[in-house]
Amino acid sequence: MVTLKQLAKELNVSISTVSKALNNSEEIGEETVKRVKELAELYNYKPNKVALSLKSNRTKTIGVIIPDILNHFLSKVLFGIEREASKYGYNIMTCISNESLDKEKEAINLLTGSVDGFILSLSEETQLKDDMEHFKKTIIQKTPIVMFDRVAHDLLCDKVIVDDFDATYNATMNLIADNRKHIAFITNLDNLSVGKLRERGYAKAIFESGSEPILLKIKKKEDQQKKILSFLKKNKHVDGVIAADSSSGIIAVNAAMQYGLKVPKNISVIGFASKADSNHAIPKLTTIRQHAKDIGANAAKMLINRLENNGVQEDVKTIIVKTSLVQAKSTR
Amino acid sequence: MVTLKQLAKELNVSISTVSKALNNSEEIGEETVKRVKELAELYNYKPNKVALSLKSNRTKTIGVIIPDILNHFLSKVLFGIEREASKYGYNIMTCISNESLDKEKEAINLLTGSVDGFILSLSEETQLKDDMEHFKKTIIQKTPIVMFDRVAHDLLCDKVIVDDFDATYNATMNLIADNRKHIAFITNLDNLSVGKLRERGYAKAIFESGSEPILLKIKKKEDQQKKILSFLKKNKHVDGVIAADSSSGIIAVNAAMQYGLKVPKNISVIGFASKADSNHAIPKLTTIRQHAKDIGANAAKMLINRLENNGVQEDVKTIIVKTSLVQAKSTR
DNA sequence: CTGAAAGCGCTAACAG
DNA sequence: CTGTTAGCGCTTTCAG
Repeated sequence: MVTLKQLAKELNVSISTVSKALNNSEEIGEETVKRVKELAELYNYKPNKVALSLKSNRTKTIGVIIPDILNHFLSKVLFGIEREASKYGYNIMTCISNESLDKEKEAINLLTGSVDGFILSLSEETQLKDDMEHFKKTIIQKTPIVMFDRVAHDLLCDKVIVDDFDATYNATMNLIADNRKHIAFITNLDNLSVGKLRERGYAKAIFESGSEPILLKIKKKEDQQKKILSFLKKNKHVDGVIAADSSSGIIAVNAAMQYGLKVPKNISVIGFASKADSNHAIPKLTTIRQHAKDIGANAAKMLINRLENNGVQEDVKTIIVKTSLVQAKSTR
Repeated sequence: MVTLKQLAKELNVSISTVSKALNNSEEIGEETVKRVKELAELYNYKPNKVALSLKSNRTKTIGVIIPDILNHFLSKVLFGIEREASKYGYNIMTCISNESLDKEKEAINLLTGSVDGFILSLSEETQLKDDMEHFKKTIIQKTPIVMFDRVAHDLLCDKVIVDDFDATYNATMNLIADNRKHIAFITNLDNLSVGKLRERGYAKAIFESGSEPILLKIKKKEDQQKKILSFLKKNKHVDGVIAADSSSGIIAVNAAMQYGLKVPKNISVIGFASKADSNHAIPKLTTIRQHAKDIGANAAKMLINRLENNGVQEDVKTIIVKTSLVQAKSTR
């Protein structure tokens, strides 16, 4: 890598002249600018980013900490973040907490100083233990944080959340309007805040309709397919399903068909899933879309905005990204 | 953030004394070391990483460029990379090329200078146009590259690849040994090198068995589920399926069941898919596992090894990560 | 045992 | 119009 110093030497001018010439400063003579630029071009000069960072005290990098990159929703958010950030010339440094509090803390430590701010979603363990000290510390040190999806509501930072409660409430209402009488709720997200919210949305709709909730809670380690198959076998009266996670809905459709039930005639299913995955169900699954990319893009926008507006300290904001119900063949 | 300067001032010693004390230099008196460390602790001193990078000319950061983060295989590789890298104190900067050559070039430019080396998988367009100039340039500039999965075989760099050919060859042989006579190959990866390899593995086995290949090629934009449903409807004699991508196998199982075929009795299916996704098929899909995490871990190991072994220039290597066939209920 | 000084690559205020 | 200088935060050589 060529440096300003080397260019300066070769051109018999000072380093600052070269620097100014390349930055189109008015101060430098036309002729000199031309000479400098030509040589820089020839040697393919690129300013050293680390030096720039040291000087400007900004890295143009965003730290992203996500609990699980194999989770389709989360990786889609990451996609949204990356795309938005790269528009503004920001890089993304990614760490994966693997749902562990310790790894999350480590990630904060590893990234602090290398990034201008954080975008993150809480790990499961962090939510369970409600330990937010590491975040408070970084906020105090003037490194802004934007949280998404799984957020700490009492922390003073920007947030982007999904209207999980409304999503399942509306979805359940949808089935009720279709005259479903025995609507089950299937989840394997029982210890996440979003999982609880989704259950509550369902529960409220059920309560209002005057019927009884029917719950199937699956632990992460259990055989999801087996659980759902036996659940549907035992609960033949179930004529509607709301699935809280990204797989249960798909499995429920396929399992029902397996038992000779007609979907949606005998049983109607709505789940959280991406477009690609909804294909795995035959008939295709009606899904609640969370607009993960938008969530990511919004988070990135908020953070960058705060970083570039350094002077004016705006109040923290919370953006709610509305879900939408995409009708496919598993409901009517 | 406290700096050495501030600590030095407060302690009435020089900056270099503080630096040495914190780095446990033998040169500094016990008493001084103690005082320095206490104050550093109190102020929660953390060395400025950017300054360290400038000094050492190393960022301890790996640039990762992946074509598509929503692809489960690729995000799993990313997971493997991240986990391995973080063991050695390396950060990951991720860019997504979105299967586009231009975005890939951009990513290289954006990351160059901020990372010590690259781990990447070629974008679809890059493979089609066979344009490798940007990689050659960075290799010449002494920034090492490790390619995985979709690699440029004639580029002088480390590589980690999957034995795609053997994988489908063996899988097909497996079905043939089970006395399947009409084995179809379903793919939506037709313009990727790995897709072609997988097809060739299948073709070789079919050829050796003396039967005829039956191909279903699906374009990315087409309705995969519809295509597979109508394919199976039209080709009632098909009694075995090898699926090259991560969805087709799942859909094939569910589609077959839909038509009242028994899986695996009437039709046996093998696909590339993760454990989680194989659950979406009922019965569960027998899968070819690519050990994506291992691929990522290997790539990271190779790169870090090269980075730390700066002195000794080792020859480039290619690691082949063997796939394995995980039997589930869609074959016997 | 401690400190001064140089240097990593760059920018910018200030002199000339 | 061009150059000198200081400084971003740190390490390290060399002097004291």
